[in-house]
Amino acid sequence: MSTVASAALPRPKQRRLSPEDRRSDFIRKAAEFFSEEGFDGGTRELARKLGVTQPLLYRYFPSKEDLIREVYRTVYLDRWNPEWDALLTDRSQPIRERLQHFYEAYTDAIFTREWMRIYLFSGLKGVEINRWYVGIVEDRILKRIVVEYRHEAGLPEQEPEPAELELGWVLHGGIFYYGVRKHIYGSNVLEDKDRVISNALDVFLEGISRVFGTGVKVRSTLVRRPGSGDEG
Amino acid sequence: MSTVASAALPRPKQRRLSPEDRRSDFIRKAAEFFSEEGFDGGTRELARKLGVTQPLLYRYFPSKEDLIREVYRTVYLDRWNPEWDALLTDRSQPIRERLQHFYEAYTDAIFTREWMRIYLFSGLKGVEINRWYVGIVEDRILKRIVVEYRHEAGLPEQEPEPAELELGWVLHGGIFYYGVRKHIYGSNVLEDKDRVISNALDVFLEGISRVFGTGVKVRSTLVRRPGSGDEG
DNA sequence: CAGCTTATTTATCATATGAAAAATAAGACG
DNA sequence: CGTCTTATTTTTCATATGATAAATAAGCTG
Repeated sequence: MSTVASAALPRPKQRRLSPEDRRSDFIRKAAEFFSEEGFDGGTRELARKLGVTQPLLYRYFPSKEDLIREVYRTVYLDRWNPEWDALLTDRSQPIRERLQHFYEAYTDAIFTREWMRIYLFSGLKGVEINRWYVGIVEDRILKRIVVEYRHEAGLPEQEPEPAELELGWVLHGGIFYYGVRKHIYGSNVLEDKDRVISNALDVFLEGISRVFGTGVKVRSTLVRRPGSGDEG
Repeated sequence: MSTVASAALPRPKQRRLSPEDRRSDFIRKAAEFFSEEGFDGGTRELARKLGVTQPLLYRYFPSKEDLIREVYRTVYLDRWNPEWDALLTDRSQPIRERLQHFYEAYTDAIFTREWMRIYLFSGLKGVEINRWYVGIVEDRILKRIVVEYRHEAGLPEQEPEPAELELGWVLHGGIFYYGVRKHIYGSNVLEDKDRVISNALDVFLEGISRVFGTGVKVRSTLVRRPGSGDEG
């Protein structure tokens, strides 16, 4: 058999990795893979991307479902920066600035194609961790926004009412949807994310102060005009 | 062979339907099916739900992908009520009321579990019809909101700027996300959808009038307060 | 180098999948 | 009722899938 002179794939040459490295590599690349293919993506194709054979996956994870669970963990957990808790409740600075800084940082953390796709895929599957995360968002972000806003506006302290939380969700969802359009739909969004956040916050805080009937100045420090394009 | 006395499945007894009826029935139920299972749902399970055998599907659709395309059509198309075009641009009534009526009707049309799930599934697949639909939303809804708002606010007529459209998207996405939370995440949302819309519009229109630096009265007729719960 | 552990691969299984071919029977028409 | 059309089912195929068992070889220890 005349072996063709050209590169005949010089044999995969298996290389042993430490189980820890292999495992974490699997999870990280599986997150990439499933984020593109969805969780119905095949283990063989995944293994090809990993540069190993498919059965090796089953030495590290009892089942595909277990691997997926690990992917959830890396995507959902450890994404929250503990400093954000202090930031959102730091009454030494106005809520306008707190929210601007928070949403800039938060969207830096989650506005990736990988994160958003896995978030939506898992949301459609209805997995528990997704519902848990939605609860976290409400508790750690939206309730605080309402409480802190009420405080700054001089309104009486009280548990956020459902209608107030819904308004928080409209803001949050509106910002989130910007990420969906950019990273999932591939729309031609306005590239300046921080400006989109700024405008959204301006409208939200100005609007809510009107709707709630207080004249609190929420734009005391950061004054921007959408479309003027002269703030940077 | 001692046939068991109990109900031995009295034989499916095939029933012929007119091709038109069969076909439309397939598409309608396939939409239900795929909205739950995702487009990776199997044709056999689908056929079971349809009460027919799996190969029959292939008499009506050359391939599974063709069937899915038909599902897209029923979900994406014919969902837009032509009256909405006139409604949104009807300058005989204030924009506040126009938007309230429009979003009540629009969300009545799309806030179903089936629609939202298929919309998200197809968005994740990146199919063309989804991108097309996003363009429709921008052209038929958001651009009009900006134009009509500018008109009512006495601002100069001009093509909506990207930053203005982004603000429209934040409103739209915020309302949309309410539907996602209710119909996909199964969250305990505030059930009064029209009130959520009303509050979102109040905040948006009040806020934008402030941010744009005009004092136009956008709540001249409908005045509601979130959380007061006394407007019904 | 010899010997051992185990990471990795090869081979294989049972089942599920989209799809096609052939067989059957429902129902319309004379 | 007899005949014909065709909607529907039965069989079957080729391939893909998640998962397991056995074989191989990388690389550490002596």
